[in-house]
Amino acid sequence: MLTKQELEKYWAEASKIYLNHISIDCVVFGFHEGQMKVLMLKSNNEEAWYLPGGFVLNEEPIETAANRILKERTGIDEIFLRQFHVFGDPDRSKFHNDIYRDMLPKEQNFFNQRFISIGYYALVDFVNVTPTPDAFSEMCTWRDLDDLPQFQLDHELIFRTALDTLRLQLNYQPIGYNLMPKEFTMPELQKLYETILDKKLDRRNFQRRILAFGILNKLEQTRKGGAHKAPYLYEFNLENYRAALKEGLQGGW
Amino acid sequence: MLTKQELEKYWAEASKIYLNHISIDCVVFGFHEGQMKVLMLKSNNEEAWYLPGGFVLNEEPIETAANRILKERTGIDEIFLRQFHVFGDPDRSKFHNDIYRDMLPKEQNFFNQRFISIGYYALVDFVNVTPTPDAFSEMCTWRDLDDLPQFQLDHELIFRTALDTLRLQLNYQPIGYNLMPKEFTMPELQKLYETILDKKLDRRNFQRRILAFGILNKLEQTRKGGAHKAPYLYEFNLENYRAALKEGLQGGW
DNA sequence: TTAACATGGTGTAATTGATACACAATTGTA
DNA sequence: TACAATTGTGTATCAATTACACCATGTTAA
Repeated sequence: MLTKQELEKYWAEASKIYLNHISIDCVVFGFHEGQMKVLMLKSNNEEAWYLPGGFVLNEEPIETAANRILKERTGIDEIFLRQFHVFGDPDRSKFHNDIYRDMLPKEQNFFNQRFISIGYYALVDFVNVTPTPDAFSEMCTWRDLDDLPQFQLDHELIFRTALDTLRLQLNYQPIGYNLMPKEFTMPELQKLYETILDKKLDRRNFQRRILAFGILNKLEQTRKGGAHKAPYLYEFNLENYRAALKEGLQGGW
Repeated sequence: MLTKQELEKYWAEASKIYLNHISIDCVVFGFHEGQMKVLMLKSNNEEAWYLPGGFVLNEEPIETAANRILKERTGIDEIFLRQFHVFGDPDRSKFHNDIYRDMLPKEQNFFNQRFISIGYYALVDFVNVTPTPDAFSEMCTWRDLDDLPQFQLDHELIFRTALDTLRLQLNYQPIGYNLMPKEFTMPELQKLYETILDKKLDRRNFQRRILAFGILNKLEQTRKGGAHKAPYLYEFNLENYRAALKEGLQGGW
């Protein structure tokens, strides 16, 4: 918990170096042991959780800002990031239950202004992430998608919109390079799709379809150690993957 | 051309009622006589054209702001509007050739700050629009997509991104309700698709596919007066159209 | 008046893609 | 060593897409 003095310093600093009225919120998706996860922070004032976020430096491109913010929370440098929506309701950024709000006069309180928030979603490889709290959180951890806490502000809407966008994206973009380890099995990749879509897929048809995209390389080795038949390992064919990202998967018209 | 005095008043007003650092730019698409068009304004200082845009009032939702801005430029109240991207490079809003820039000291110049611009694209029925210039333009008119003028700032990028998004959208969303008149023929609708995609489509396959979506009602009458066989008229089935907008057209996974 | 022409309405065969299955192979364990 | 669970591969069926052909209708110009 920050003292009043620390707060004063923080806010004085913030309003000098950051653009007013603009914030960034990130929905960071990870995948581990068959579970889709989202990175969240627990407020150190209340029982509410929020998404990693921050502000834009005076002379900083917004993409850079999003990357910087995520680097601070995850330790990862090059992250797959995508803008998905801007949240701009006038009352979205009212902190109703925040102790900090009343600790300083309104004029000095950088946080008490109206923020238009640019939403990014990120796909990251779970094992590379070192969740790191920020100044207002006592905890930063992965939360399972089917066991989400109470959200602060409009962060539930932001999360929901990100997930919907990701699901839509799945229909015309390859996904997974940033969520899977370097080598993975077909069932593992299928599990990712099933988790994102919250829907079972046919094993054989999934394989045929995803192979037809031409974005995978089949490797010689198999994944030993499981209690059953050893599945083949695959890796992404980065060249084709990137091409598919640009041109889309299945053409409409 | 505004005088220095008018400018001072304008800017003094602007910084009081609008949020700093945030702007909105709109790419308004129309369709007339087989041509795709975009609404643009000609700067009254230079030979450059720009897209309809504006700012967000202190307590105004951003969607409302976009609608208000477009109402001022087109006269239309209920417009099909969609957020498509945020443009946030630090140097995107530097007015390099603008006479206004030097007319007032930097501090008072609302326009001389950095703007993060939220891009919206709009689809409107050409005939309902009354193009109306703003304070900085001598002209507001439709421009053909294949005869575009020189753009101000990064408005060419904004336009390009909007068009790319629209083309992608065409693959999983119905479109046309906002671009076509109430009643139209199949060839007219096809022309719209061909224009947006910049690609010829097979007449018969187009018809089968678009009818399969179930978003059209076939009418009894035909369009008389053309130099050839009278084509049937269609209208959109609003109920199915809305449903298709929500759920997408062709399912992926 | 009528043939030429441009355009619109409708249909069909061939190919491709999606779906719903079945069966054999492999691995660790009881 | 048989069993259960899982993976690899194949195929029959149905739906969608593509590439065409043919007839109908209204205008125009001989």
